Amino acid sequence: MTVITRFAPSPTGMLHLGGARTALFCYLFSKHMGGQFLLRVEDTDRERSTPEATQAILNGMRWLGLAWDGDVVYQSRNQARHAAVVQQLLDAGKAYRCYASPEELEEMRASAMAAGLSPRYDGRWRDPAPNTPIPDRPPAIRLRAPQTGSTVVNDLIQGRIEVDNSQLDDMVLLRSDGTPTYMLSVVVDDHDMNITHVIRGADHLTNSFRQVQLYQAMGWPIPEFGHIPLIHGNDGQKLSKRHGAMGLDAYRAMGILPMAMRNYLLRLGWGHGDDEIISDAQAIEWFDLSGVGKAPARYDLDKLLYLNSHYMKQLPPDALMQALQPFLAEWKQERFGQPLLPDDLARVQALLPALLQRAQTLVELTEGSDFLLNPHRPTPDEAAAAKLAEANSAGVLSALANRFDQRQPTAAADFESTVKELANDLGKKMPEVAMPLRAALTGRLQSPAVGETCAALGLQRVLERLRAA
RNA sequence: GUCCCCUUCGUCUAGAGGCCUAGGACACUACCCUUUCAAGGUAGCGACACGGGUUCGAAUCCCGUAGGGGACGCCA
Repeated sequence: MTVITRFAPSPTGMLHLGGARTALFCYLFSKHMGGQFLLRVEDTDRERSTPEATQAILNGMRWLGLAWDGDVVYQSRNQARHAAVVQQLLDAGKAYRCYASPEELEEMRASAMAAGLSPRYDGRWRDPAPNTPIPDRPPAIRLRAPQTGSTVVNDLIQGRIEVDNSQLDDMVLLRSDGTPTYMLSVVVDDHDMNITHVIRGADHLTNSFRQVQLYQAMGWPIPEFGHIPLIHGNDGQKLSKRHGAMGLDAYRAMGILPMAMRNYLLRLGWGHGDDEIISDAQAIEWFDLSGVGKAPARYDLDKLLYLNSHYMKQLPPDALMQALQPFLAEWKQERFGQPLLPDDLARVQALLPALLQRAQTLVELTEGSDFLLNPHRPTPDEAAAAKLAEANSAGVLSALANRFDQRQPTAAADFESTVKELANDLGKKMPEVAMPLRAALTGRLQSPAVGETCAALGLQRVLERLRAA
């Protein structure tokens, strides 16, 4: 039998790390098994679902590189089918109409709590006494769930879990307004889509017992379940806006590469021996649910950044430049009000290997390229300004300008040897000459080696900046 | 409150009774390299939550305790 998995987000917000990892695991598992990976948007909550969120999820999936098979399924379009299933259940006596009011339900929960039980519906409309007056309001439809015995889920990750049926109440299938609930919709859609493996966050674990009861009521085969532990924030608390629950788009904006994100997410909760850097092909070859741990994992930005810098260095220069270009263009436009030119790209690419050692994200790479994009001499930061203000700086810089003018260096090595030669002639140590030079060219005290820096800038700009300093 | 789950270095993990004086990676520290900052190299710091069993032998099995998490909606 072909394995079919699905990722089923509800479009009520951005696609965040937890969802992205679930999607990745579903994807890898199906590919590993030679199966299919489907995408279903659970948009049955018309209050909270938005087209923007749907779009954000789709974009996030594409950016992460998780291609789904077939068309996206929109759950809201299956409502008639969901209602029809409930009718079947009603006809078979496996579901019933419940007229309890919200206030009554609230009371039931409160009294159950007070009695030391878990809050739940008491089943009063399951078998109403004869002649019970029917309230003048439309009923919700509930599943007539077994009240004795137990329900078992053999979870591929969590293991065998058994819950006493007395803990589970009769869940609502159809609301009083006739719309299907999530519990009903997932089961019907998963069945109709022939999902063989339901892989989702562990927050759904307890839901699966009720869902199993529904499968049983319909006489449908029960899929395999795999509940992935949740991701926690830095502080061990549930992932929230504060730490990491940023949408995937935020990571893209900070210059994270999709492959780095994939590798990071893969290693969060899953391991394969001592392997850390894992290619997509290896991920598909190695991934299995038995390698997924049971404990929740914490989100750690440092490791993501490390992986990102690794993949930036690994990327062929052309591909890196292509990924970097939009960031450079935005930087130049916003800072200097000018469009990015082919010349800019050439300068950045020339210095790319050196720049790469000093950046963990595309944004940092762009920051490091600032002096190459700046049409003028960069305004020195505090430390650079102090260096330039030192007594011997002005003299060194004009001597440097004269010497460069005289030697006409072009290659990094030529610039470097010229600087060394001058330092020697002046009886100064290398840093005494190199640091003012760096400050004049880049406005900072940190930059790639001065030879490379000069060469990337070109003699003309170097002279301009030295004379303007 | 009730039910369910989890617990190896700060973090992600390896470990499926002897291979473990517990391995790798990130982070951190030191040194090397060096014109700055990095990168790189080398070394170091650092964990089996606790208490009982079972066993010749336990990080690995069992039972408690503590701590953490999740679920208990006519949300998904």
